[in-house]
Amino acid sequence: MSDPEESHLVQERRQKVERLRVRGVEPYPWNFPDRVPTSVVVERCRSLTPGATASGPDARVAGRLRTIRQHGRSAFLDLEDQAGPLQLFLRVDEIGEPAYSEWLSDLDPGDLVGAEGSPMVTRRGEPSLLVRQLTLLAKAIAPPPEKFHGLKDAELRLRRRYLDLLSAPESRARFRARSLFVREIRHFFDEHDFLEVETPVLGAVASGAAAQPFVTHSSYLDEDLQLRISLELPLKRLLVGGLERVYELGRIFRNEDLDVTHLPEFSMLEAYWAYTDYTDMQRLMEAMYFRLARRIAELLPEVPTAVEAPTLFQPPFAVVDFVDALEQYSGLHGIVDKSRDELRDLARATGTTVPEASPTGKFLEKLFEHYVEPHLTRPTFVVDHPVATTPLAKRHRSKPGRVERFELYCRGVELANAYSELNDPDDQVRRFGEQLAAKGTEFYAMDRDFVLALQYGMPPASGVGFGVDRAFMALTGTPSIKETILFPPVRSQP
RNA sequence: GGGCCCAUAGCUCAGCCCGGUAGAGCAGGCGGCUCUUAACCGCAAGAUCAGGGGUUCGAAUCCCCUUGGGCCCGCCA
Repeated sequence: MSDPEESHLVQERRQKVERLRVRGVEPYPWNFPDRVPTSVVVERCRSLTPGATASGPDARVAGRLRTIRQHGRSAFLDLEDQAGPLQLFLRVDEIGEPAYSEWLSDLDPGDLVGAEGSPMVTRRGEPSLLVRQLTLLAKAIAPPPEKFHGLKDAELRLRRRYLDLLSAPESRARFRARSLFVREIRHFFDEHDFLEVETPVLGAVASGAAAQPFVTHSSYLDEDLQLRISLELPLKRLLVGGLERVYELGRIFRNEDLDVTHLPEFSMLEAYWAYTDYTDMQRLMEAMYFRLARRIAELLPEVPTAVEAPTLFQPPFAVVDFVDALEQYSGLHGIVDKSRDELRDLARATGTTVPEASPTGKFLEKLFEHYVEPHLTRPTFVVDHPVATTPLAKRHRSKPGRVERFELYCRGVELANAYSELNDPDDQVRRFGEQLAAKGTEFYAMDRDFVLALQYGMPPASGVGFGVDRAFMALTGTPSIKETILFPPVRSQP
């Protein structure tokens, strides 16, 4: 897209700025005190009959001009602030000449203005402000997107998110909901006595998951550092340290391709809860998602998927055994006893192209994705995965070859991943070792300091993690993760 | 990594198949209009048709390359 600097529209608006300055009007003043949201004026209009003007004190509002409809000696201006739109009504009778002509000649859609006047309702019934004083608060040099169709260009919507926000109310509503959704998650964990903590983004080795890290370099240490790919291992160290309920909600980084459900940086929540196991965590997740679903339904009453969420997430959620579900939907038998090569061949038979060097658990996950995941439309806990899938989970107390783990699925999206956390330091070393032995590109890096921490004793605990962006997508029906992120990554322009 | 699609005025879109003077609406300019709300009426203006190369008498249109974006597949515990 061409630079707006070159446009004749910009030149004309610059000339208006000069005219304003010549007239002694500051085009970029410092503040606009005592303003109220447009909703306050709309509320005061509620008791007025069409054609009536309020008798009380004047109101002051401020916001962006969306449209200007001139009718000779009167004009309607649509002003919008965060609370919503409000029509301004200008009349020569009210403000006189030359003020009326001067204001209208140098105002454009997109300008930020303040207005003072009386709440009124037009004869057509539109809540309005009968303006006595108009103040330019910031002249817009660049013209705004088209007033009716808005900004459709997908690239510009991402590169200039501010234009998307200022022209698309549904986009503003979604991002507002996202922000309050995150706040609700924090409230939930705070109220359950979890302590929010911050752990390092930069470290010597990124572990706790199998993913490609971003690598950077520290001048001070003169060594390469990796950006975190998980929150898990630092948080478990805090369990060792005696913090019994901790959570972190933060950005993590994975140096991989992006698509509608993946971005190189995204928001993850992980929580660890001492002296509980993964069944306690199931109850916590049921409560959390039910609460989040109700909140989302309040926040986005215009979005059908959001409105349906509380019904869908009504506890209790379904529970299925990972192996039972896989064998049932695939028709395969004896999954747990099959060799790595047999599982690899079965996985490849489904059409997936997992690399030869993948750990055994990878093949099981591929089989599960292919045969079972499409069937999980209602919230469902998939429990007790084979050991090979999960190097950080505790072995199952009664099912040999399994770990105590659940994944929560809904609408085909993974909404939580939780374990009874492995706290046996020797078993942890073995499990890291099994990952490394597979020598694939995907593995959990050995974190020796973490193993040392376990040697001092970590209480039995359950832990959970979920992608905040994906949880928001699933509850609201947002189709692309980019629409949940204000500034998603874009290539730099040539 | 593979495949398909898209890029025309500040914005929203026609025009492209089938090559022949680049169009509309909104926004902006000028004029009119004191209850409109995608206001309305009249006049005039606004384009590196993403960029580069090729074919052709002639390219927005056909071909190739590049850039950016979108969708699908693969990969991403």
